Formats: sequence, C-alpha cells, structure tokens
Amino acid sequence: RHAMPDAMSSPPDASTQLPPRYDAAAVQEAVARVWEQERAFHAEPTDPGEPFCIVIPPPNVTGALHLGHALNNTIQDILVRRARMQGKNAVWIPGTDHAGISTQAVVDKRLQAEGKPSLKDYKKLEAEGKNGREQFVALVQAWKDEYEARILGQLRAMGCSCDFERTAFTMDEKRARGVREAFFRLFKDGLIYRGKRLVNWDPATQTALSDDEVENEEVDGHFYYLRYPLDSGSGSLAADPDHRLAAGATPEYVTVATTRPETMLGDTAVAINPKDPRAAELRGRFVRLPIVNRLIPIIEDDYVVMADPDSEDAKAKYATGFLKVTPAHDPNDWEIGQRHDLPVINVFAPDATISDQHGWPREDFEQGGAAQFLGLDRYEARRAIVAWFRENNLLEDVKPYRHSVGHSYRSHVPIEPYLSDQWYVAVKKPIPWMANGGVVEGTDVPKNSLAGLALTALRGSGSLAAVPAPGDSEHRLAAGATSELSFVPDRYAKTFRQWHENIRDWCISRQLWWGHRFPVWHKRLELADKEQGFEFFWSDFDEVMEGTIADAAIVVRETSSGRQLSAEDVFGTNDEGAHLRFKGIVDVFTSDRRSDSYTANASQDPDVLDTWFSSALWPMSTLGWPDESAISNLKSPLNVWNPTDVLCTAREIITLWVSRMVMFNRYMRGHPDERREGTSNVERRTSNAEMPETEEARSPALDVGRSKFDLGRNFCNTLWNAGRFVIGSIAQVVPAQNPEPLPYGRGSEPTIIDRWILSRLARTVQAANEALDEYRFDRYATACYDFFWRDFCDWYVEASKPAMRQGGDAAIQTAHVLATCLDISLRLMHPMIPFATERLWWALNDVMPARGIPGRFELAPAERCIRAKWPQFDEKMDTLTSQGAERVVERLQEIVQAIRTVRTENKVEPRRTVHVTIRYPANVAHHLAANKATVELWAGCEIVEMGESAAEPAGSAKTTAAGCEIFVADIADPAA
RNA sequence: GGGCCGUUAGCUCAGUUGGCCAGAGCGCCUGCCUUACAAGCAGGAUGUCGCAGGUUCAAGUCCUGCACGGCCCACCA
Repeated sequence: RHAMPDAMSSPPDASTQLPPRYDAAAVQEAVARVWEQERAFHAEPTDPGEPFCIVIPPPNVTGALHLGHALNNTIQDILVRRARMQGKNAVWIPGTDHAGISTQAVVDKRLQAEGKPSLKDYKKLEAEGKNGREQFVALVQAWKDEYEARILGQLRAMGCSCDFERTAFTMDEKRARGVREAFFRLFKDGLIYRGKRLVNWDPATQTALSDDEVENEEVDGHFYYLRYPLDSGSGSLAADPDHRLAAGATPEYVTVATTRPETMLGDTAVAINPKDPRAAELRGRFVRLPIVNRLIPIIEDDYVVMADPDSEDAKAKYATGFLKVTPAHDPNDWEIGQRHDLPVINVFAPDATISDQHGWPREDFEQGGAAQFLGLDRYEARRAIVAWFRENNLLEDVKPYRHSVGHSYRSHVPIEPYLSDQWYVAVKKPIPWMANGGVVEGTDVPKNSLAGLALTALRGSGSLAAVPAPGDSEHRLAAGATSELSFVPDRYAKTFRQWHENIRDWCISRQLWWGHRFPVWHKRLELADKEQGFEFFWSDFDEVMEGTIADAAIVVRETSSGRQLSAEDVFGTNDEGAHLRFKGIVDVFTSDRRSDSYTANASQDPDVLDTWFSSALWPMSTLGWPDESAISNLKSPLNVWNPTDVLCTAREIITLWVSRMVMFNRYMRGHPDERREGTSNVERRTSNAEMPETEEARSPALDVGRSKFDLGRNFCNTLWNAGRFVIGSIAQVVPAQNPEPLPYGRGSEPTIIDRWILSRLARTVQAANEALDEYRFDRYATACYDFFWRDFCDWYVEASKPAMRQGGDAAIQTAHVLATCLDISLRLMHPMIPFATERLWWALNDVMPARGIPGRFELAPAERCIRAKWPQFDEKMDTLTSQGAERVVERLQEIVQAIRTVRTENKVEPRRTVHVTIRYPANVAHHLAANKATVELWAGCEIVEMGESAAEPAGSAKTTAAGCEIFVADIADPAA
C-alpha cells in the first residue's frame, strides 16, 4: 500500500552504480573531486563551532613521506575529521619543514654522488666572492620545491583533510617574518646573546649543534696514561720561561689519564683534588708539557676524581688523580678553566685537524716539536702523539676502555667540543616584562623564564600571570587563560619536566647555508661616527635606530677603537655580561623596511638559525603571527585557533620541538595561554589493527609493501560490498523518493534480532567514543570492525534477507534498521575510512535520505558524510541498548555455531538442509520459538521438533549449546 | 651511572580496576565460487602468558629479584 508496487517495479537500484569490487583509486578520485569543489577541508575562523586546530608536524623536505608519516597523519586526520563532524570549527594546517642541516647534507650528498660541484666547491666560490652561497642555496631550493610538492601530493592522496589553502613552509616569506619578529623580541628582552663558548661542533658539516642534536654512542676506546714531567723548581712561569729538564736528569712526573691524548697540545693546567694527599706537596708547582714545552700549573679543583683502583666507578678506577686540563677541547675542562682563569688554547681547525691558525699562540712553536703535528686530523694526531710519548718513555700504560662519545645526529661523526662564537637563547633568564614568580619548586628555574614558562604550562603546575607590556595589544588575551599542557601517555610529562629542570642555554646559530639567516648585520663604524655609535639604552632607541621601533630594528654598536659594548651598555643590565662580546656592529632588523643606506656597508651575519627556531613558531606562524591583523583581530586564525588542541608527534621530538614550541608560544603570545598541547605518542598507539584503510585509501602514494595492510584492504572491500548490498536491498522496498519517513512496520514491535543489532550499534558508538577520547585508536578501530563485520555483516544482514525479500511491512521495518546501522557505521568509521564511507553515504542518501527508526530514533540528515553529525552516545542513543536482546541472540548464536560445527565435523555438504531437533530448557523456549526461522537460516537447517521433551531422532548427532541438547539428523549423504 | 618501556599462538600485537575454557589479524589445516563480498564464507589446530620467588580463595594482570630486547637522560677525564 505504501507505494510498494512502484518501488518494486522500477527499482532505482543504486547498487548498479557501485562496482562490485571496491576500486580504491576510482572512489578516491571521485570523492576527492567533490571535496575539493566544495572546499570541504577549509575552515574560516569566523565559522561557527568550538575552535579545534591541529598543526601538522611539518615533514622534512629531505625526502618523501614514509610509513611513519602515514600513520601519524592518519591519526591526525581521524582527530580532525571527528572534530569536524562534532560540529567544531576544525582546521588542520599542513606544511613542510626546511630541516636545515638534514636537507643541506642530503643535497650535498646527492651532488657528490652525481659528480657535480658540491658544497665544498660552492664554499670555495663563496670565498672567492663569486656567490657560491647563493648558487648552492638555489640548488637546495629546487630540491625543496620538488619534495614539498611530492609530500603535499602524498597528503592529498592519503585523504588527509588538511586545509591546503593554509599550506605553509617553515622558510617561506610569511614564516621568515615570524622568525625575524621572534628574534627581535627575544633580543630586545635580552634573551638572545652572543658568546664565545665551547659548543658541540660537527667537523664533517662544520657547524655547531645544540645539545639535543648530539647522540651518544658507545665506542671502544683507550685510556692513555701520559707522564708529564714536573718542573723541578717551584718558581713561576715568568721567572724561568726557558726552563727545561736537564738532560739525563731523573724525571719526576705526574701521570694523567686521558682518552683523547691529541688534546694535550692545548693543555693549560694539570688538576688534582685538594683532598688528595699529594696535593699539598705539589701546591704551587708546574709541569712541563711534553712536545710543546709549555709550562703549566698544577691546580686544585674538587671536580677531579681521586684514584681508586678498587672502585666500582670506572672513572675512579681508571683515574690517576691527575687531570689534564684542556679548556678549549673539553666541556669540563672549560669549566675548570673558567674557575681558575686558565688560558684557552685551541689547537684545532674547524675540520678538526691540528692547526695553528685558530688561537694557538706562536710562542708554542718556538721550542719543542708541536709543529710536526700540524695538519694531521684528530685521529692521526692521536696516533702520532701516542707514538711520541712511547718513544720518549712517557707513555706509562694503555688500557682498553669502552665509553660513550657524542656523535652528530646528522653526519654521525664524533662531536668535537669546539670554541667558537655562537648565538644563544637564555632559557633561564627572567623575562623583563613578566612578573617575578620565584622559581619553579625544586629547581633553579625562574617561573618567568622561557624554561619556567614551559614547566608551568604543564597541567597541574599552576600558572603565572603576565605583566602586560604597554602598547602590546596581545596581552588582553591573557585574562582567564589557563595553562593546560598534558601528554598522552602522561608519563612523557615527566620527560618534559626533567628536561626543562636541567635545561641549558640554547645554541641557535648554525654554520650552514640552508636556513633562516640571522637578521643581524655587522659593521664597523668609522671614528667619525663615534658620537652616534656610543651611548644609548633602550630608552634612546628611537634616536639611534633607522626608523622607529615599529620598524623593529635594533642597532648595537661599538667603536672602531675596539671598545666592546657590555651588556650593561646595551641592555642596562649586566646579567649576561660575561658572554656578551659583540664584535663589530650588530644590527637586528626584523622588518624589510631597513634602508639600503644603512646596510650598505654592513655584512649580514653568515650563520643561519637552528631549524627548530622556526619550527618552534609553527603553531603561531602558520596562523598569521606576527601580522598585526592576526594579532589584533579577535576573529583572526591566530586568536581563534592558537593555542592548538592536540599535537601528534614522536616522543624523541619532545625536547627538540615541543619544548621550544611551548616556550615560544607562551612567551610570544605574552601570557600563559597554552590550552592543551597534548602529545599523543605515535609508536605507543600503534597496532596493525589500528588503521584498516592505510593501504587502499590512504597510502597508494607511499612506497610500501602490501603485506601489513591486508586487514584494512579486506575490510574496505567488505564495507563496500555490504554497503552496496544494503543500499540495493533498501532500494527494492522503499519508493524512489520518500518525502515522508516510512512508518516502522506500522504497529509491529521490533524483533529481538532488530533490538539486538541496534543495541550492539549503540554499544559500538559508546566504545568508539570512549576509545577516541583516550586516543586509543586501536580500540576505536576494533570496535568498528567487530560491529560492522562480525555482528552486522555476518549475522544481521543474513538474518534480514527473508524479511527484505518478503516485502511489505516487515521489509520496511527491516530496511529502517539496516539503514540506521549503515548510516551510523558510516559516520563512525568515516574518520578512519574517509573515501569509501563518503561514497557509500551518497548512495545511501539516494535511496533513503531520511533515516532512523521512525518514532523512536531520528538521525540528522546530511548531504556529505564528512559533515554529518557525529554519533555521540547520549540518552537518546542509550534507548537503543538492550542487555536482554543481546543475551538472547548470543544464545541463538551459540546454538547455530554448535549446529554448524556438527555439520562440518560430519562433512555435510554446505547446501544441504539438515533436520534438527532441539531439546531446550523452559527459559529459552520462548526465544527459540520466536526466532525459529532465523536460526534455521543461520544454521542451514530445518527445525523439525523442539520442546522440553523432544525425542531424540535415531541416527542423529548430538551436541549441546546454551543449555540445549541439539540433535542433527540427515548427517549421512543420502546419495552416498 | 640514572630512568622509562617491552618480553602473551609461527609472525604482528590486544588483554581496562586480579575472577569463569587467554583473544584478534596474518599465516596454517579442512570444506565451500551458498544471487553483497574468494579482498569472501563455515569449521579447525596452535600458547609451562621471559625466568624465579611472593601476596591472594583466585595472577598474563599486584609485589620483589633476575635475564634478554629497545628507548631516553647524564659534564665520566
């Protein structure tokens, strides 16, 4: 009566439009086109909904995306798609990272492999004033363009719902502006300084590295025991500069133990622990450094470990009690040197060969034999020097020793502690405009320092109010902002905390060409400029600057007479005085409005910034910072979406990246406004059952093998086919257009099977949401899989067939249940299987635009799955659950499985119907009777008799299940 | 040296606050092209839950120690 005849006679068979085998590429293409046309991934800050933002950890442009990226990006896509469906104003910002040292190294390696001019050659050109740098950077740029395009193509191919209109690159012009602005602000606050210090030097790439870019590796080395002859007199160096041991005299000596004998050329003292019994005797005496003949003092420092051959401690065990002190080539010795005001003698060139061109005084070559080692690399020098000591009877012993040595995380060569001028960010220094809140409990980290900001960002650590700087419009955002940084799993919060408690100043300069060049110009002034060059403080800035403070130009000067500005001169404070040794003039420009006349005679600092400096700004710079429009407009992307909601990254990057991002975000935004910079750990949350679609729909663009993705591929196909079938079946029983929802079987109660599948559906919604709320993607996937494949396809769809064929009210009733299950399944699985669910969604819309269980449960219609309302487990959803129905159907399933087992065991042909007799207890009688036909269908049998006292047929096989005795007759093949 | 994580079926892994016969996928065995699906369906085999103790009525699950594997941190001459 309900237009059924029409529907049956002209079935708008949607299934015919859907090919029987899931063609991932075709579906993907069709769906992607529609999404693109409709700008489905695009969001504007003015859109309705609670803001939700994820920034992609920008992949390095060193190469194409790999499996790890696919996984991480899939996780992010699941989160952002769900948020979008939840009605949030969700955006996912894509982009790439210039990855300074890595990319430069990769390109250089490629050039070398191709036999083309490489970095070395361009360096030569540059030295000759022939634009070598420019040419090399252009080559890297070309590489970057190629891989950036490839990476973005891969993201699209995977179905990542990034807002590609907001694609960013860490070194594009907008991000470069952010870098200059950040540098300016830090500099202005006295948080950036230049210092001559021992840095982690990579002799292969010839750049400094931050502490975090150094990897320790165990290596087999040796302890060399070197004898340093004692100076026989107790006089001073000045008193007897030419003192040498008399030939043939019995040498008195001290023995030092070292793993790096080659550094002895730069020794400037021998240290002994003041508690050492020998200390008193040696007080005030000197040793004559072999080879170079330098007279160096014996000093006392309690850093020195006293010798103890029986000690468990390797250091004490191997120690002699005497420590050679080489301030230029060992971090500890540097510290000792600082304490005792020792000379610093650098005997290495930047490539770690012995050199007299980098601070080794001429005097050392006037006597002794140091010159013979010049030009040797550090390992050749080691062998040669050990040989020298052996020949001169000064080598006491050599012991094998396994110890850890720092290696460059890029070139993998051992790090050389190397003295050089570098730029630093003072991470523990109080930020001038921020209220002094004391130190973070149990640490020496001031709360109002960068490290302090990171520590107080952690959930439960309390927050610190900012003191607004006059005229800085950002600070009004501070009101009511809370600090909420948490980690998933939360144990990584500990890593984060410990790292910041022990943090040291961040070396941000790199001697590379590929990167953000320091916005700093050096220039020496002529004497005529003297008055102009001297006196200024921050309050005077407008006078000495080119332009106004709005131009963001800082000028720091010294005179040509060589007087260096102290920190006090520049900043009105002497906090970092020891390290502030500016050479020449330092101009910092953060805008492009610096005048040519000003930079005409100046040279830009050749260094580039640590790649993490620009990465640290990513959550701001991708959202428009530092544009005035972004900062002042409350509805700008920056103010709506920063701080971002969740960050998905690898754990090893917590210190390199996450830390700096938190510091910068909180510092630059001017207040503790991090909301939830959650970090979901990728590895931890990974399992094979996790990403069913990784292969087919998400990673054809990736060069990976197929084996690991069978489950996902198979599931996609099952989803496709089941969807196709359900949609086709529905089309058979409902009119082509159903402007009004069909009644649910008019007056009939839902069957127990219907109630069961709807209950399972609701439970799945609940489980999936709980899993996603905890970032348990594996559970989310498993819940969806179990429901859709196991419950829905294996059991319900089979059980629905008779009713659907039968037509009439039963068919309509069943169609509603089928449609509801498919509808919610598609919504629920869309974040993980975006393409297939979207395509099926359209087909389902074609045959049945209004869905739900009429009068009981409505579903909000949507044209596109990507924007369909996300299924939440709420009170309404809860009305679908039924423990009773689930229990009953479980029993029926047990009975069916038992019958199937009997069939298989007895080799009954699958198509043959067997006759079954069931003897059941009273409590299942009703349910079994009511579902007799379904059990028969599922088990492929005919139930000839059932009851509490059903008779056992002769010649039947017996089994038990769910408290029933089941007899299966007709086991033997009648034809046999 | 300090810390963290892992050790469950041939392989990759789930096992929530300790509770009935320890699970999934892949692989393997048997039978099926049953009109959504062979990228599938039905059935099946496979585990001293790293080792040794302990707590408990009950331990893969909690405690202690050990072994192996992996990761992080540290200024070890």
